[in-house]
Amino acid sequence: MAGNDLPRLRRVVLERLMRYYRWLAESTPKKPLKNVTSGQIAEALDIDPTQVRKDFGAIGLQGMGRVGFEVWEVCRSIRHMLGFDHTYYGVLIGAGHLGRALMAYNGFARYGLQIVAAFDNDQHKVGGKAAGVPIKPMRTLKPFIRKHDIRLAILTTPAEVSQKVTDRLVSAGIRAIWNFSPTRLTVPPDVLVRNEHISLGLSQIAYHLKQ
Amino acid sequence: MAGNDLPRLRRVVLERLMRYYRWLAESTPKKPLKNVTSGQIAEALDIDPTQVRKDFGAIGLQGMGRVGFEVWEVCRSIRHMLGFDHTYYGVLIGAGHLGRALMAYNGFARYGLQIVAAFDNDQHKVGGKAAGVPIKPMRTLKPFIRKHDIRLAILTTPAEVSQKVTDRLVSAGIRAIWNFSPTRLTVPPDVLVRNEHISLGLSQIAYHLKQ
DNA sequence: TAGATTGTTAATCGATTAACAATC
DNA sequence: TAGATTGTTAATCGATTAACAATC
Repeated sequence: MAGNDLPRLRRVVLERLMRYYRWLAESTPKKPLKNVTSGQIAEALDIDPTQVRKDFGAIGLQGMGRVGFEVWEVCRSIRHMLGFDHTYYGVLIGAGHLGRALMAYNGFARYGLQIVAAFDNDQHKVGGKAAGVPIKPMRTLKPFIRKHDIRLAILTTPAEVSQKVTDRLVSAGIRAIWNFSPTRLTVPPDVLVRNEHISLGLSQIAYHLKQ
Repeated sequence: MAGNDLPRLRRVVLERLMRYYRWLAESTPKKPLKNVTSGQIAEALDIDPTQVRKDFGAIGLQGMGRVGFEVWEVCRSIRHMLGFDHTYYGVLIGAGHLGRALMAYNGFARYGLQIVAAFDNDQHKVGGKAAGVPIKPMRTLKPFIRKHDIRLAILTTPAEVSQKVTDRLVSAGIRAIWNFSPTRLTVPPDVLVRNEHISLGLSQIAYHLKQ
């Protein structure tokens, strides 16, 4: 496959690509543009136009002078680079309020993610469903991951148990962990951890309100 | 008040302060340290020790050679700088799954935040409670904010209505918006918006899993 | 004292922005 | 062609890390 010698994309770039994609592919119509310029995107998303062109260049996109970029081509390219055109399966650990909110959100499928099971230790939850996803007992976690080739685990467990659960996930062969519990996790270098530490936001909010 | 001439703290610094605070004040005992060195903190949180000293310096903390910093003093200072020792009141807009998860979390009070009401347009929800918090109709939003001197709004509305709701919040005099909806909000410069765009994380995860 | 740790200045690194020739 | 837009190199900015004298 040609063009696959592009350098590895950094986190900030990936996030901007996601923002471009959402704006181009998902924002409300009234402007079904065929072409778009870096300036238009920059204006809408409050990003420097040079940055937009650099990011597009980083995924091999070429624009045309005076015309800009083809919307369809940009979307296709981002979708491909970010892997939205694959389907990958995930499990969720900890079917509490946040876990249920994430399962109910139901907006991840369009980016390729399917949550196929949730795991919890609470006997009252086990056997039930949340947003159509079955809740299973923790002891069945490892065989389930192995059997169904699960790549991603979404972690919404209490902080105290997160590392222990993580160790089990890693030994079962998980490839990425989306961590919503407020703890730093230790994993082997080939496992990706994406931290979503919501309460860090409170530092900024409280500080601002204090002023 | 002396010492208030410290430069404004940046977002990354605030987040690190939050992490120091959680580790020092909230991590499980077994090591009730009286003093702590920048090296110990650095090791635990995977941060450069120089960075820790710089951050402490930025909030006016002084350590002692050979001894480090007094834990109690560090905690008190962070709590004060970040404003955790004030109580401030917040409302939540959009009592969906995520909104309910945030209200149920109940861990914000220790940082000074009290969620006193939720607002929603759904007649089935209005009048009820979620995690002990009353759910009120949207039309009562503005007077409520004014009457109770609400500073913060937590926004978990669908993306399409977020800007409209934001405009109402701003005109009611809100000071900060904690935005969980995947949209960029436009606000006057004195209103803080903290974005918590969870699905940006998917870009990193999908990209990693594709490799 | 000897040695570990702080506080601070300098060096490095990476990301963002500016400038501008090449292009359509 | 004239003019807007790209693609790329250089400049700037800010944050992180290294180095090291001062301190307890």
